[in-house]
Amino acid sequence: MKISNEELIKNATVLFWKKGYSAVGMRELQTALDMRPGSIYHRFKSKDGLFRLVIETYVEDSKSDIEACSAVPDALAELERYFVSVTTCPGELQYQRQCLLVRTLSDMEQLPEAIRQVVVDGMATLKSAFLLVLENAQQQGNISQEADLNELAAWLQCQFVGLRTQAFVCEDDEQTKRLISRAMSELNNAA
Amino acid sequence: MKISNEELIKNATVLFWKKGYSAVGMRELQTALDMRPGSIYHRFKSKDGLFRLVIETYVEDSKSDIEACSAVPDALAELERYFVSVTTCPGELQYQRQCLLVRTLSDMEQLPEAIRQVVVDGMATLKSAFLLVLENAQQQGNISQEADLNELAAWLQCQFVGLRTQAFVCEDDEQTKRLISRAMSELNNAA
DNA sequence: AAGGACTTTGAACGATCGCTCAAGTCATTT
DNA sequence: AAATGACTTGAGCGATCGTTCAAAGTCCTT
Repeated sequence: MKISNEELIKNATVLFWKKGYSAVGMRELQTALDMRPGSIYHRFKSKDGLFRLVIETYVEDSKSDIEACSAVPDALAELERYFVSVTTCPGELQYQRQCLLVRTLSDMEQLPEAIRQVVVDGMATLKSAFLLVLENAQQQGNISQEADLNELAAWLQCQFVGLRTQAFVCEDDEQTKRLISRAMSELNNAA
Repeated sequence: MKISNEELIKNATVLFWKKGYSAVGMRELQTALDMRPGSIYHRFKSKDGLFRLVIETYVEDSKSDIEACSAVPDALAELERYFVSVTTCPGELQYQRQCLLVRTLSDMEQLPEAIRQVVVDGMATLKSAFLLVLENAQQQGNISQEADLNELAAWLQCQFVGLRTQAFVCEDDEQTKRLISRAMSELNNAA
């Protein structure tokens, strides 16, 4: 029975997320996917090709997670819950605190232009997802009608990146939660 | 005439900042420093050793830059100017928008423990520098007496990381400036 | 001028990198 | 049973990695 692409991409994602694109060798990938080099190249064309799928899948999944926050009665409260869950993943999963897209920024120099585009576009996609959440929160009366939602979406993404990075380095979950709730209350006061 | 260590470290910093620790090869360094491998190893012991000096120098310089903001009549205004100057460096210098310490987080896996410590300690050092600025701003009457300055310092560092990363990716300097002034006004309203 | 300490040189080492391809396996069709 | 086509295998390619070290160069002291 042939293992599905989804399963393989999931396993590859763990590796790339933990170590970064450049630091993952084909031999590691061969072990993690339990495939020989020829098979990997037959299916995914190259290390780049596999990584591209990893990033595309990550963006789609993250987009879904964020947008899911807009489909509830209190969108901002749900968003806060999402922020907390992402910045406090424990033990084994700590590598997931840092956003994979942000992590990949450091490897941009050695990635082909096509994949750089995927990363940059992915950042824009997630900003749009934040925008959708903000639009719902505004309709729910939790954000003023005069607010510039596009700028607030950029601001949210900024917070997202900063908080995830700080949570990745510092590991003081209680402080992280305080910083998140501070950010959220600033959102409530936003013009 | 022997070139000074400072000069060599400055040149190495450019390379490491632009490409990241792992992506910089010894051959590149040999070219950039105009030294043969033996000389580099004689002076700096290893690639790690040179990188360690680069990071230590970077932390010292950044610390000085931040702390300089506290030695003026309006510390917060000076801090805002600093944020803007770092997030909008133009053209050739765009690689400097992303904090070198944050950049290096992606290479942590393949760095020896000693240097990981230097990076983590460096982050703490810069947070202390922010704290010093906040203490002065409080004395100047621009931050309430009840504010938890330690938490505000963590918050500032969060903003710093997020803003620099977003400025690195998006390149819309006007939006960056708006986000910075938003962050600064939140600081003024802080409990 | 000779000696000695420090520094520089650059060819070359073993390890690892991403990747290729001729040969082999296996299910399906004829 | 033989042929076909899709997929897998793994030894090994050329390139590059960080690093070493014997030899040569440089400069101060005697």
